[in-house]
Amino acid sequence: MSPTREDYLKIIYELGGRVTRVPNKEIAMKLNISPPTVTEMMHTLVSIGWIEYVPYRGSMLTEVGVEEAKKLIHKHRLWEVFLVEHLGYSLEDVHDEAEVLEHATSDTLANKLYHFLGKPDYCPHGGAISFNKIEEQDNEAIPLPEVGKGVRAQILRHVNEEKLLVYFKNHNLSLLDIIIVKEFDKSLDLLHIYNETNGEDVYISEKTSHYIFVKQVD
Amino acid sequence: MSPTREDYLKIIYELGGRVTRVPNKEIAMKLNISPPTVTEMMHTLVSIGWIEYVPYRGSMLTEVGVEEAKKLIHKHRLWEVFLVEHLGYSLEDVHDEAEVLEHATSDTLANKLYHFLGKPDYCPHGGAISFNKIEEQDNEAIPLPEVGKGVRAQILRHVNEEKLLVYFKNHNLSLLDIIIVKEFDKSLDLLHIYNETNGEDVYISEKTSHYIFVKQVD
DNA sequence: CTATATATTTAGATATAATTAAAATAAATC
DNA sequence: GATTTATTTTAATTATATCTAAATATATAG
Repeated sequence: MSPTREDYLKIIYELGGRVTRVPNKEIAMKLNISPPTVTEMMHTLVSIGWIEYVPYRGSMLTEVGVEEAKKLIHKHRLWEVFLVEHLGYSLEDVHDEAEVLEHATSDTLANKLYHFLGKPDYCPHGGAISFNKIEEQDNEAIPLPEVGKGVRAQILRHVNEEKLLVYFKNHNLSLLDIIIVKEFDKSLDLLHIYNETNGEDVYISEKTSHYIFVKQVD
Repeated sequence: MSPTREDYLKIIYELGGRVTRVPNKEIAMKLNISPPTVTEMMHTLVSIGWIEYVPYRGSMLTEVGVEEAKKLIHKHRLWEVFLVEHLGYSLEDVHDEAEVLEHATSDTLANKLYHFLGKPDYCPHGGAISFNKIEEQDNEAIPLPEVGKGVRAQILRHVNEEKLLVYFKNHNLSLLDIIIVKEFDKSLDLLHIYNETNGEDVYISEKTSHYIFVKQVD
């Protein structure tokens, strides 16, 4: 399977395709390509059997699609562990390398690597590695904007992309921080968040905050 | 650069493109593709600057081409070491995995991997790993058929391909064995070889023996 | 509940990569 | 010099991934 197709698959998974129908527009935006290209590719993914697609509505992953996506995520995160723990890579650099390696990794290799690394539970960005844990984490994690006002929540993970890493760092938001959503100014697209862990108030783009995943805590 | 192009580059290197002009036919045969495809690709490789090509004569690597080829070989062998020593792969299985991984390996990654592995000298098939040693080994190694009759020679390495591995194993020819070429029956395409190391007489295809590299010993 | 805005799809192309078969041509050999 | 062998040219084919512009469907706002 081509890396390109696998990239579409992963993005649909990350945008919630396991439980929601993902509109083409979101995919087009995330990949910076034109909408027709997405439509075209959706037909391809249907023919592979990875997604179930309803025109004008969007796509949802099939069981096979979910499995494939999880495999890719598993491989990606395994490489991140290897790169950081054994090769001394910094957190910022691992993503791009893993992005390429994951597509060149056979299932056998992934399995041997998993054991070599000592069956790690999490990647350096907090993402679960075992298939069960990936499922579990994705079940309890919800996108930040879906947390109600005033509810305490813990940052579990975020979509793994260089720009986002920098953005979150600049706003002093880190993995496992406890935060409370205070208010949302729709016209400014700003989400007011109180970071209980470091005592700071931060304002982040609501749009961007879709890529932070949290779980409610009490 | 695409994996396909890189594969052509490596094959030209393996067929001696560093010092000889490699005819298209040999490339076509090794890759099991039609001659026009090779001609076409040679033009592409010229435009990349990897080879210098004379129509009807064949291609020779440029300085850049040699460097690129050595990088790929370096990466390939590094992965083989990693797969065998750390992941417990068997000798027979590493080649195919390494073949895919090498194309997904950045120079940075190769460098870090090299140090992680403790700057190994040789891959599990006897191929040199450091750039200097690759050069050196390729200078002293000659294809078996070029050794004169009755001359003692040592098997240094062979072109790394599943079928060949099995073929050589079946003939009890192993890395570092000392052999003497006795005779060559052209009509049968058989090379009569005495394996001094295990005391056996073997007959192998002359054509195939081009892929065993040896150095003269006295 | 229509008009407008937005999202999606179709249609028609383009680019590039990798490949082929058949015919033409060059080089090597006998 | 004639024949065999190797190589190239020509003319296509297949597959992947992408686009723009126009048409169409869906959602939203009076």
